[in-house]
Formats: sequence, structure tokens, C-alpha cells
Amino acid sequence: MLTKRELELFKLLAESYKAFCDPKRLIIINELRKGQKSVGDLVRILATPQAAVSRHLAVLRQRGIVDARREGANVFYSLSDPLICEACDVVQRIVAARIEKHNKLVEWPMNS
Amino acid sequence: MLTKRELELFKLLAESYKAFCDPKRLIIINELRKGQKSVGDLVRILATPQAAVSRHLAVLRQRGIVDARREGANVFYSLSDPLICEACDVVQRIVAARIEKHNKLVEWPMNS
DNA sequence: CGCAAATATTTGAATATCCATATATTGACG
DNA sequence: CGTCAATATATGGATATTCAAATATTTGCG
Repeated sequence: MLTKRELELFKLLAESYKAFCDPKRLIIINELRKGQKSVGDLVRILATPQAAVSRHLAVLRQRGIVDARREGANVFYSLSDPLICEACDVVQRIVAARIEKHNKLVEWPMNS
Repeated sequence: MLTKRELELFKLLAESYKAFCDPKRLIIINELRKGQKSVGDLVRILATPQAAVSRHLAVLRQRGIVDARREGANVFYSLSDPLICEACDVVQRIVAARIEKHNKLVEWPMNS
């Protein structure tokens, strides 16, 4: 049996994971690992319309994954917690192990 | 600049994260940490229609998070990789730290 | 103030996800 | 083979997410 408190935590966790469910957001996170970047920087790196980048950043902000710091006209983004790198690394290892193991034997989500 | 290969990896990773984006799937994962469980077990634990549980399990299966093993009429599910526990723990620590830090100061995704 | 650059938000259409209901498959057993 | 229990899949409606385009906000500067 789950307490209401635990259920709320799982809901919050599920929400948090959504931050990582878009390739472009993962690229953003990956870039921010190298150091803070302005929105303009990310627009250039992603080669994606500014509105889209800003929206992805809002998703990351709302879920507490990145911090925003205004500096003049620019806003610089950075990862809010070093643990985020660790989480990304672990998941990457999981996926890598999966690719390694049953390279062509498994049902892949991309196809369906 | 990103190679096509890297882009594909980020796409696959984003897909993989989707496995964790539902509270009930997180509960399932949490239960499987304690040991393998049949679909019926999970239906009872989640108090959720069997079809819904089966669907969540299919999502987890397709993304390689769980393994299914048939035993007679029952199908037993288990986590496919111990690293999954580690990933869940890290993300939980991230969220816990966030709750701790700015308990009431931040914009929460649940409200909007 | 007025304008330009940087960033954010809104809107609407296309797509995806979730749940409940119904239906299909699979295995055990007589 | 027929039936029941266990599990899986299909369908349709409600809700959420995505992208692009347009618009709004904020800041620096003259």
C-alpha cells in the first residue's frame, strides 16, 4: 500500500523525468555540462528557432533542471545540480548496455 | 556540431526517458526493485485495471527497462538492469534536493 | 521616450499519451 | 476441443506535447 505522500512523490518524479524526454533538451543539457550558455549560444548550437529553444529552456527551468541568470540583455543558463550529469550518465550507460547486449534482437520503441 | 550518430543517440535516450514519465510506471519499477512480480501481483498493488497495467508494462518492455518471463499462465516481470535502480535513486536525490532547497520559492510544474 | 537586440510567451494545428472498455491471445486442465 | 484464468492488444475520447509563426517583454543605448 502506498501513502498519499509517496504517491505525490511519484507524480513529481514522473513530471521531472519529462524534462529529459526530448532530444533537443538532452542536447541542451549536454552543452550546459561544458559550462553556462546564453539562449543565443544555444540557438546557434541547436540551429533551431529561438522560440523553440526558449520553450525547451522553460520546461527545464520549471522542472528545476537548469538555473537562469540574467546579465544585461542576455540570459545565461546552467545546470542546477551536478547530480544531473550523474543521472544522464547512468541512463546513457543503461541504453548503451542495452544496445550492446541484444543489438538486433529486441523490440525498439522507435519503430512502433 | 553534432554528428548524425550522436543525434540518433539523443533521440533514443529521449525515448528511453519516457518510460519513467508516468507515476504508475514508477511505482511498478519501485515494486520490481523488491523482486520479480507477475502482472496479477502488479494489478493488485496498483489497484488499476489489468489492461492499463499491461499497457504500462508494454511501454517498459519496449524501452528495455523490464524483462518478461512466462511461467505457465503467469508472466513475471523484473528489472532488466541493476543500473535502473541507480538511475532512479539519483533522480530521486535531485528532486529531493530541489524540494529541500527552495521548498516554496520555485515555480512548480504541477501547478501550470 | 523610442528603437533595436535578446529572450519569453501565446496561439493553433499536428501528433502523442492516457484511460476505460471491449476484444483477442495464451496456457492449464478436464 | 471447450472453458476458465491470466495477460495482451485494439479502439476511441480526453488531455498533453510539439513545432512554427506571431506577438510580447526586457534591457541597453541614444
